[in-house]
Amino acid sequence: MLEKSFDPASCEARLYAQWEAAGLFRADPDAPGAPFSIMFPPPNVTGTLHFGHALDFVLQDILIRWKRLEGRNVLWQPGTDHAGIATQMVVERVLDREGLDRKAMGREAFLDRVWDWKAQSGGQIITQLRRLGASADWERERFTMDEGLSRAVREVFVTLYRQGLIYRAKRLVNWDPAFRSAISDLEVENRETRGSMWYLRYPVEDGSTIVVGTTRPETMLGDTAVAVHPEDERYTGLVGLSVTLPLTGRRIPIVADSYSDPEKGSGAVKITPAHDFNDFEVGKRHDLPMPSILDAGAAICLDEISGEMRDIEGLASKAFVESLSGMDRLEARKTIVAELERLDLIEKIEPHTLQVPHAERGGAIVEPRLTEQWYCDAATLAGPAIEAVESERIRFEPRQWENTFFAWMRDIQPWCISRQLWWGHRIPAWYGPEGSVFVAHDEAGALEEARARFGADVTLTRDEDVLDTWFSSALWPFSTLGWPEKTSELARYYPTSVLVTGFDIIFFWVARMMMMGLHFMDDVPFRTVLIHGLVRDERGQKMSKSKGNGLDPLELVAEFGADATRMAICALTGPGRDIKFGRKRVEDYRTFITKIWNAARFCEMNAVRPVEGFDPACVRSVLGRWILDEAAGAVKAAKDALDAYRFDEYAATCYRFVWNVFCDWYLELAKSALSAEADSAEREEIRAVTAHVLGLILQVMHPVIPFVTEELWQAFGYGGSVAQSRWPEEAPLSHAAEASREIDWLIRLIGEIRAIRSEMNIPPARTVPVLIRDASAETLDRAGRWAGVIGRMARVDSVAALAGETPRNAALSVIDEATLVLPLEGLIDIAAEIQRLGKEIERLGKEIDKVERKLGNADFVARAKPEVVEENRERLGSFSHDMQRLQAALSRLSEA
RNA sequence: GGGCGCAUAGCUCAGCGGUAGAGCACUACCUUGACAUGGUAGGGGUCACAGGUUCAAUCCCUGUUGCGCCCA
Repeated sequence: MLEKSFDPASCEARLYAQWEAAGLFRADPDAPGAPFSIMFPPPNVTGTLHFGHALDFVLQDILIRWKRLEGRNVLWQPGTDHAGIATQMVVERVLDREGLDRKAMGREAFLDRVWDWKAQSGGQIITQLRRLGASADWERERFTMDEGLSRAVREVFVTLYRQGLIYRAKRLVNWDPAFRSAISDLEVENRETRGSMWYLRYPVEDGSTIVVGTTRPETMLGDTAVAVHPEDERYTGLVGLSVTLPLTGRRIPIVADSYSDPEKGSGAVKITPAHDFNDFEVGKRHDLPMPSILDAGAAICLDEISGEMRDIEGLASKAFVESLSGMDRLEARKTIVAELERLDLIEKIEPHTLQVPHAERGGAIVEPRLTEQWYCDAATLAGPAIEAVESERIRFEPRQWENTFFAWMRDIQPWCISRQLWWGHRIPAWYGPEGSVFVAHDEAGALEEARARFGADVTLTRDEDVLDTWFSSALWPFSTLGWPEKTSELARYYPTSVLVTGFDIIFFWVARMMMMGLHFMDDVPFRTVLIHGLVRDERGQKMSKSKGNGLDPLELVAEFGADATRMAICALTGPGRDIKFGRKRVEDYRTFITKIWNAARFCEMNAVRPVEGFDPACVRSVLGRWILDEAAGAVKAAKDALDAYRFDEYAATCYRFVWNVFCDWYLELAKSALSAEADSAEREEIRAVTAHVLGLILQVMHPVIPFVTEELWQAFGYGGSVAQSRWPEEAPLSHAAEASREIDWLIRLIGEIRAIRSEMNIPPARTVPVLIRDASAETLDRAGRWAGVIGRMARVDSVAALAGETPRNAALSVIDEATLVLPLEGLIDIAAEIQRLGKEIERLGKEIDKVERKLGNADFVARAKPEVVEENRERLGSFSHDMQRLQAALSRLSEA
């Protein structure tokens, strides 16, 4: 016997262990079936499960479980990402609490500690995903720092280097002064900040002054020019002259460059090539020097300008500038502004809002910094990726995102791939004498190359830096499958089928996987990119730790069950749209799980058991044919929804079928047939049909609610595990249309009677007789056949044809050709019934009016599609018919 | 400034060139032998606004407003 209610906690762990033990999640490249593969978007090894993960992985699991049912050869490849900065940060914090310092302990010891940390606390998310029911092939779990994946990284680096697609260059990078590392421009978040615009007076050699506007006055130490627009007449005479830079006393030129916007500020801008991306470009165009004035920690550093400093009375002071050395940039700003004010070199200060770049991780203000870094020629690699999307070898779903992808890819910048960190893939580059660089798979290879170059052994030192984490994740779709080895996994599962991820990751990861996949595998890494929205809280706010509005998916699982949580996620996931999520939603879907459970209990109580060799085509009963037909429609609709990645429609289809068709009508209608008094042959057939349809429900819903479906599947003895069953292929049923018409009529009949009862306030306990007037022989047949059901469901004590006069004091309603008459002597209020019919007539009148006007329009009849015209004629006919009946009924009542 | 998305019932969202839907919430009634985490019936919408195309617009086009996101 099934328990009175479903208890997720008692079965989730058990069923999950059962699946794993049976190896149901295991991928076998040698097994038959067309491949279907999905790669985990590898979560940070530091991460714990948040709702964004829950959404992402539940969607993947739905697809994966569904494709398994469809008999595909499925691989769901799990794993985690080493997350360079994040992990190093976490471990450094741990060390800090122990009073230890990374630098003091050295690289080796530090990395040992990171690995220790990873072994103990890393990858929690992998355990947590199991509690959601995720059915990945855990035995294949990979980590981006694994030996195999590291080898792939080295292989790719060396190859790209030799192809000239990886190179070293001294450029301006986004520099995180807190981590003292370069970061990607994608990891920079511009925050609107209220600041000031300082207008500084720089003295020109002709005795005049030029006013420059700046939001970062401290960078003036590194100015190497003043730029004005070439067509700005105010300044034409000054171009080519020099100004003397206050404080340092250096002479710098006034140059003409269209970067300077005459409309903005004074129209003249100071140029600091080493500390601003735009200024850097101007500097290159005019061949300006590019001194840095900030060190790795963003403190003032005078090394590169000290040689040119001068003392000029009232304008420049070496001593003052030297006093700035080592000062933090913001402190230096204050000090410099005070000094400039003292020297009366500030024209004015205006409040100004500006975009200040912050590091996404850590939040430090990013300082552009001139350094030598490794770059990847992204523009070259992007070409084939763009082409792949243009030619639809890769499709974004929803398509909309292709535009975002193209916009970014067509203007892609060189990708700075080196990071000044310890945790990550160390760059396989060694430096020898005279600045020579040797890139090789290992030190031996580098030594060999060096020997070839120098004709003797030389001492090499390895590059200190590591690669951007995204460099290794870009290889994920093939590195996890064993590349560069030619494995059977690679042959079988690459390209993967679908990539499921959020739009925020398109540039970081999706685009880069495309570039690397196409370059090294000569094929796309995935065929479809399924983009989903963000999870927000009930009020539409982004969930975040700092706001404390995050929902813990595991708490919801513990409270409502994994199935309810998954069903809620599935039902709320519209195409590419953000979803607003609250615990109430999960609670709501738990009632749905309960509903299924109770329906199954009812089946169990009525001796519903799967019947070996059951053939839907042999079912004779109208009710059986009807529900089989409905079920086949639902199965088809569910599949279509999943095919289209419409998780919301899939959930809605299942929900409607289970609740509104199977429970509300089928089981209710079947109660008579299942009762002890029923004909035993019919009873057996309905039992078998019910078992069959319940089985379909369990299969079709298994992808989204795996636990309760498995529990019931096994309890009913359908055989094996539902996870291992085959997605139902329901053949079309003969005579289904006839059965549909009959049950549809029955449902409408019961509905009409119930509506009358309710509106007439007839107590539920009171049964009433129903008379049918003007009924066809078929209708009377049906009425006879379903008398018991009508009696029970509409609280009717008799159903009969009306012979003779329509009784007075009756309520009336129209169904098709017939009029229902409920003689309610003493029960109804005539006035109320007259009002009720009046309302109905009024409603119908409006409809008729609308349709008549339409059909009266010659243009409509001439131009609308014939079937639309015909449809409207039918509607008019049916409305008019109902109208006549109702009016007749009304006049009879009014006479009374 | 450029680009994109959204605006439909109190809330969350589907939908679609021809008849406006669901879930939740709400109202009334009901402990009928699966389920009160339930059942039955019901109320509730100038589909943001203004033009245009069309026989017909919530749907297509243009503009406006409001909200959100991305890029510079």
